[in-house]
Amino acid sequence: MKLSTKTRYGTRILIELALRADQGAIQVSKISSKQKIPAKYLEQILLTLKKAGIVNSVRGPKGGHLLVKDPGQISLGQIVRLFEGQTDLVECVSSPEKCELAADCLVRNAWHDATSVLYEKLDGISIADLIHNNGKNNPAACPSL
Amino acid sequence: MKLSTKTRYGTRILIELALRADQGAIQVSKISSKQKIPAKYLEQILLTLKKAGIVNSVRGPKGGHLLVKDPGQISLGQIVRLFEGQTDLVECVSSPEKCELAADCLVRNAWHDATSVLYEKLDGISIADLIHNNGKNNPAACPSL
DNA sequence: ATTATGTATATTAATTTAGTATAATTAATT
DNA sequence: AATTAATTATACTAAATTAATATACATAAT
Repeated sequence: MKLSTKTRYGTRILIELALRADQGAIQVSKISSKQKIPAKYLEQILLTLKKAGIVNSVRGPKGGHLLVKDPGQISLGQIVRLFEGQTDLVECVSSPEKCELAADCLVRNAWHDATSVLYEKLDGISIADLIHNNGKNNPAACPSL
Repeated sequence: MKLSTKTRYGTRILIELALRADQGAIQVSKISSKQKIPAKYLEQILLTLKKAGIVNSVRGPKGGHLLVKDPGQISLGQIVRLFEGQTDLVECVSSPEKCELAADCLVRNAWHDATSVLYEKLDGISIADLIHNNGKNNPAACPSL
């Protein structure tokens, strides 16, 4: 039950782009060396981010990548949904036909609830939060404070 | 980011044993046919449950398996921790030495928080809850109601 | 033109997960 | 005591997934 490297790398790529938002297009080689992600693998991840409309790119020399969305509008939930093939903790939550026991399964609903709680949390954390809190807990998660 | 079959099967095995708690030792073949889990694979899972002190077994003819713990004292959190090799959403949460960037990683803490929220939810759901609510949402999750 | 960049897809390698097989142990029954 | 129905333990194999690399192409600045 762990996140794929694509999800983790993808998040770090977005953080890197957000931190350099004032530096114009950032090249693959820059992100690669700074975040220790194999260049060619990084390109695949950037492609996914581009198709999702989160980053944009400029070709040719002096080209590179930049954020399209505001870092405050990019949540961890979005990123995880984008890169994790299966979004739910168990397949039967979204595709009950995959398990012949789904109809009278006593635990299916609980897995669904746990999945919901997880994504509610992830949806509440943005790239901007990560940067501004410098890795500390997200205050937005404690609205009563 | 999905749960392994061991976790899912393990949970269903415990539900099956809880439902038959009054029937003495339940044999592998019974659980296997009822829950559609390959017998030999099921044995491995039962072994893990036994070593964790959750089930007990009786050998020889008329042997089988039974719950040691009360279904109300077995949580989904325990089961997931038992079967998922890696308990955290990302390795670096519990083993920062596995990632050279961990020290100044801006997202590590967020993954940790999300992991916590997930397990808090899972820890609050017991096998007894699953059985008594017949697969419906766990009321204990809504203490204000 | 040349060159530094991104795009797209195919391929390979590594890892993990899922399942099967084999041999041993135990205890009830006859 | 022998037989049999059960669990135990570990080794092995196969399938699937994930991670990474490779190759060929497209674009635009100089």
